[in-house]
Amino acid sequence: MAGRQEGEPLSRRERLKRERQERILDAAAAVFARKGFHQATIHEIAELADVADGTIYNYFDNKLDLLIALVVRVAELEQLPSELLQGLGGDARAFFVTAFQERLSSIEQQEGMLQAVLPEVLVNPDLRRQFHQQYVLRVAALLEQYVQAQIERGRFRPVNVSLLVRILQSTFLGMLTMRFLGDETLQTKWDEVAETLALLIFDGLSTGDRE
Amino acid sequence: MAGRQEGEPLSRRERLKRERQERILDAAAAVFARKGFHQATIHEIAELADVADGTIYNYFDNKLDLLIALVVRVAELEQLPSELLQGLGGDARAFFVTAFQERLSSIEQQEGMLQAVLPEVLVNPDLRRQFHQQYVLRVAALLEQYVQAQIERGRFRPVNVSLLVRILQSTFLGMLTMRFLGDETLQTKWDEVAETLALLIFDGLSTGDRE
Amino acid sequence: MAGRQEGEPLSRRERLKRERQERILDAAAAVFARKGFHQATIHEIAELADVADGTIYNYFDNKLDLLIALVVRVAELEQLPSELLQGLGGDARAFFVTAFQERLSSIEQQEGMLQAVLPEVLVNPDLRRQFHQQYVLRVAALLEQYVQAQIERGRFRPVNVSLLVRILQSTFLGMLTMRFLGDETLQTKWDEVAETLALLIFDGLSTGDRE
Amino acid sequence: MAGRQEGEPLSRRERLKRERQERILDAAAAVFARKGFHQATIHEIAELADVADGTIYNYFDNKLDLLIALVVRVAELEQLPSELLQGLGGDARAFFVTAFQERLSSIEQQEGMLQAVLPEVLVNPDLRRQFHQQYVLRVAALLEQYVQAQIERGRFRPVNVSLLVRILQSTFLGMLTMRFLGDETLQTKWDEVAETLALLIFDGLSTGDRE
DNA sequence: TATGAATGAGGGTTCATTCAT
DNA sequence: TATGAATGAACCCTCATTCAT
Repeated sequence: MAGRQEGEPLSRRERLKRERQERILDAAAAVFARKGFHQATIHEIAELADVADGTIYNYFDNKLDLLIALVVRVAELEQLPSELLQGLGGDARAFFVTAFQERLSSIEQQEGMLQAVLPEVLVNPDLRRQFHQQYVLRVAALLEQYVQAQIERGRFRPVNVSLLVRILQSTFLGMLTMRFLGDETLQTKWDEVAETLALLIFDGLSTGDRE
Repeated sequence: MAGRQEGEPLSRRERLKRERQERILDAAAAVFARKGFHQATIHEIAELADVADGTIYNYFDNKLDLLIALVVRVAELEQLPSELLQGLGGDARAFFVTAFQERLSSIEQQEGMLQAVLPEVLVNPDLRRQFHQQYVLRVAALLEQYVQAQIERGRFRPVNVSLLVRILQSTFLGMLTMRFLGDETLQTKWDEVAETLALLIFDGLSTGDRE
Repeated sequence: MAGRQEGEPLSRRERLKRERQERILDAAAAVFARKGFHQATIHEIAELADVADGTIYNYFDNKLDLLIALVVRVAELEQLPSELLQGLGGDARAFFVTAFQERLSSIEQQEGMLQAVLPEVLVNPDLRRQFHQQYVLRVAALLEQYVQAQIERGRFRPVNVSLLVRILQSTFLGMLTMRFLGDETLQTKWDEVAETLALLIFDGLSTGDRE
Repeated sequence: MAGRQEGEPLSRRERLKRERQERILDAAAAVFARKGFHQATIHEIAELADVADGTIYNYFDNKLDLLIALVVRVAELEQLPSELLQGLGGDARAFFVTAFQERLSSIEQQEGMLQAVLPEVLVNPDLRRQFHQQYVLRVAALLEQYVQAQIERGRFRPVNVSLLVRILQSTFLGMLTMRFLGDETLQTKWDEVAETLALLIFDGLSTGDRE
């Protein structure tokens, strides 16, 4: 009779639904990553999620919707490193290496999903917009703030901030793509990436005058 | 009297075949870029190439073969900038900007093809290998030579050469990908990319001692 | 109260499935017989079975599988005349005529299926093996037993049993084939076949000493 | 200038044409036998005959026409054993064995072609008529004459001649079919077939009174 | 007449989606 | 709400046949 209140713990029924939805998404991520979006079949996803084919359509409108939901879910789970701005005071270079490394390893967990999503993102306009807003722009805003602050503090040279940030993001995205391509060099030396990248970036960006 | 001369060994028939093959590949690139590999239909490609559906199969084994041929064709057309190594003596920074810009505009022409190929490359192991060898490794070898030479001349700091090169390639690939994603910032400021990138890279890589 | 009893373990759903499978097989037999395996289309079979094209693939892997299933089904339905061996004691000749006639009329019902299957059996190695085992060998074993017993009883002359049986089977198969060829003589005098054949066979096989 | 006269040796051109037609038919027989009519492709036949695809259509109307031509050619080549009637006087049984054996070995050479033709004959009405007339009826007429003569001479019991002959032909056809099915027994004991068959037939047909 | 590339109708098969149970 | 069989549109590919050279 009574509706559920805000904050009220979910009913058993509600919880089961959530769980099932998660199971389906997990299965979708796995199958998409393994086969690619188009080679993946709803049936295979359903099997892996241990539900019937039709059940999936109680949770998602269609196959593409599964992919979109994957994008959204990861974006939600992902807590943007708001600590970034708190790192303004300390050693920028050291901070960068740490943050970047954490970023890399975090993305490693999402690698499968990204490999599943990226190809289709490149092809599907809707998905493209979705992805661009959820990832590129959100992170860009943060990074721009940070870089801008560093410039104002005299730590970084004055540069075209938004372009710089976009280049950095591109590098990140590109390295992932390169990994997906199966590049051995990058896979072997993955651990050194952050350091080398820092060398590249900072020793160019920093003004040199460290107080 | 008439007859074919040495050096122009293509009969009329032969020439028509070549042209037709090119037309089909062009059509394929266009349709793949527009719709993505899986949404593209042989029929649509055939229509655009102004041939019958079946004709395509006189030139290519199957749909995937079209994609592979696209990769191969571009790789063949593409002359690697062997001038790169001749640029060793001059101003590295200026040279980089020029070379990179030329690279960017050259790739712009191939953009359609790349947008067509990349998504499927990420998904199909065979194509992946093909692409990685034809592009990544070939260019990498050249770049590594160049960077190594600069290091030995004392122009560049000693770094992990192969990793550095891979990062540079990733940046390049990433920026393309970012463009495919429809990023406006990158599209608007495309002309400044080379300069900004040079700033990033060189002012970090160069040792500073310029004689 | 309701619920399924032992011995009627088929749910309504299950029963419908069976019926549908039968309908599809019947339709396949009909169309194959009318058009031949290769001229027959899945669509036509589906139409006759009053299902959608795709439905057929829920029951059979592919078109050839339909044909194989036809062979198997008839083999299953077919109860081998185990009475054959019980006929050992009586008048062999009379028994033969009866048994053969029953055989002929029974095969008449399967005529469509045989006409559908035989041509492809002659062409497809897998199907060939299937058919040879399901029909030729199974029946041969039985007949050989019978003939052997008759020889031992002194009723039949000593002959190469397996070869004799194979010749008899060949005659049977050949007469069917001849009917398929549209031979009018055979069709007109179909009823006399058993008698004439008995004359041929027995008055040769029987030792002459009738007690 | 001058037209060719009857009986005049064929011109070179004419002869080449004949040869080519033969080559095509040979190729067709081979490919049909190996793959079956439907799996065989014009292209494969053309390759084996060492002509272009299109050339075949200068000699035959279409694919089916090739098959029909095969039937006709064999029928033409085949000289009916007119000696059959000359054998009336001698030992019928010995004659039968000889004639039958020769028949078997002669058919063995045509086995491939028959295996190619038979399946399609069973399916295609036109071909069916063709085949039935060219083979069944022609041979039947001869056999019936022979049997009738033997009956009149008192050598054979009075039977339904046409039915008997049809049964004999069926046996022959059936044994071939059985061979096509890959039956090992029949293949192994192929040499004994004539004898066993004679035993079956004659010792039933002959009246026993041999003067 | 020979060639062999172009043609395009045709069909087997897949699989996202629907819907009766 | 879960099920999973039914649906049928869609599409790749084959190959007999045609026809310009």
